Amino acid sequence: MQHTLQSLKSNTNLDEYLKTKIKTLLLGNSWFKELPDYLVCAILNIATLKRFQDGDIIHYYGDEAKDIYAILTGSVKVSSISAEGNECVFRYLAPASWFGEIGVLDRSRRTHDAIAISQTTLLVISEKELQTLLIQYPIFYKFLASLLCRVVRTAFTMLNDSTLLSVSARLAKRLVSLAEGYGVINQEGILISLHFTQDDLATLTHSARQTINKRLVEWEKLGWLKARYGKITITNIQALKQLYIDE
Amino acid sequence: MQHTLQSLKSNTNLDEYLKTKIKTLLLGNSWFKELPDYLVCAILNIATLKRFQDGDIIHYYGDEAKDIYAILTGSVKVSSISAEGNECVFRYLAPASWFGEIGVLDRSRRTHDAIAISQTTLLVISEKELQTLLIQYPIFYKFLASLLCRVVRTAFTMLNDSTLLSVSARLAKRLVSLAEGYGVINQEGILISLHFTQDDLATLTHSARQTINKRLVEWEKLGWLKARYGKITITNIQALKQLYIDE
DNA sequence: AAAAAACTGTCAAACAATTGACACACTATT
DNA sequence: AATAGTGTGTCAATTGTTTGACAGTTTTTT
Repeated sequence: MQHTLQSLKSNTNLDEYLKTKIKTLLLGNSWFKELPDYLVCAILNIATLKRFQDGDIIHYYGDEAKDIYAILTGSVKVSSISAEGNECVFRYLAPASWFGEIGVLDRSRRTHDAIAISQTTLLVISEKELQTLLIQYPIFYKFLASLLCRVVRTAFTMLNDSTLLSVSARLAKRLVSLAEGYGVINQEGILISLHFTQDDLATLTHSARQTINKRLVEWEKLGWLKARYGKITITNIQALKQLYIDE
Repeated sequence: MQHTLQSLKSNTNLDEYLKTKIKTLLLGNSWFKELPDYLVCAILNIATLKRFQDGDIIHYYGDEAKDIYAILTGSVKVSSISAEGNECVFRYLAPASWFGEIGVLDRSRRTHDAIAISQTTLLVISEKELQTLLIQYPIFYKFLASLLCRVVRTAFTMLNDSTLLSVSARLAKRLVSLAEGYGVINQEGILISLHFTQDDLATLTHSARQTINKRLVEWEKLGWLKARYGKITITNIQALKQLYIDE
């Protein structure tokens, strides 16, 4: 499979200024924050950067896993598509998130497609460099295991949600989670700084566009949010939370 | 929460004969098989046994994680129950399977209830002993990471199934998987050696008993299986597979 | 500024699955 | 061997959601 990507500084080591900037950014991630400083340095020494445009494929489901990634700027959609073309979104990733570790750790294939959904810069650790680092510091496996635990817990939560929650509850939960990941507070409320049409939300909750429309119109009348042509502003996040906490 | 359990040889080291027997059994697991011999020995040296009766709770969702387990005989249901009492089954585990590693690795809480669903003997590694072993052999983290990868991949598959497959397809897939885990071949076909009523299958596929009944009657007429009062015999596994491979 | 494309709001029809009900069949208990 | 308890087969009514359609609105492209 072919990847359309535009490399910014691929395969060149980062200068000290950039390293410091990136380190500060990544320390916003609660997993990364737990790493001892010598591992943080070791990681930054072997890392390179890659830039992607909106819609660029980072990797496809089934590709051989060659790198692990951290998002520096932008956002990434992690999803899979069935034989009939139905999409199932696992998660949207915001800056400071890591992904791609599964295929690298079990030296196997990608579990999902990963697509940049805005202009995105990734920190890249190649499998080869990672393996060298792991030989030098086997304790890093411990941290990777804890990263995997987070992914498993996310997957379990979603599995429960998909079988135990209604479309309304799932939609509410996803919106709240997007608000938490990409929310920008303004005078009206919390604006989700990514473009989401009703179709996108339908895919995200695995339902039909018309069903989503019904809920959004309903919730807009109640004054809980405003959703129009891709721009979503949440004005009563507490009301939305109530929809899935009760259920 | 209280655990009803009857210990067989809790907290006593295993004798050499038992170790050899257990080792042979566990080598049937493709993850365990990859472990170097010194780790296998180290594990068996710190392991103890616990026995559970049908219906005994091994741990509840939210319990503090104190041990990891391998199933020696019997079977275990891993599931969670929502506030309204709806059950969501993650998986049924057969002999030689390991479980309980997540809560121990991230030193946190159990992600699911685990219930013995027949007379079951577990190999138990306490968190304390495991941590000691991990300090001595940090490379064991590597193997635990690969165990976690398997769990994640299972969770991803189920997540896709639950959103992309119909009830029929999900039922067929679960039946095939049970046949693979617990199937005993006899003159009629593959008998699933666990008790599964229509109610159980409904919970397993997250649907209603009546819906399951419709499918089972339908498939029995086609000569694909026979399900009566908890005993399920699959007579045409290929036909069942076709139901979810196509979809 | 005009045209094309994409998105929204709202129908009605179709559908898959749930729910509640009940008679009947089988199993476990005594 | 009788009885209670559990599981099965099959209704009909209802629900939640999907599908297809289409007019109107907004955004993007030229």
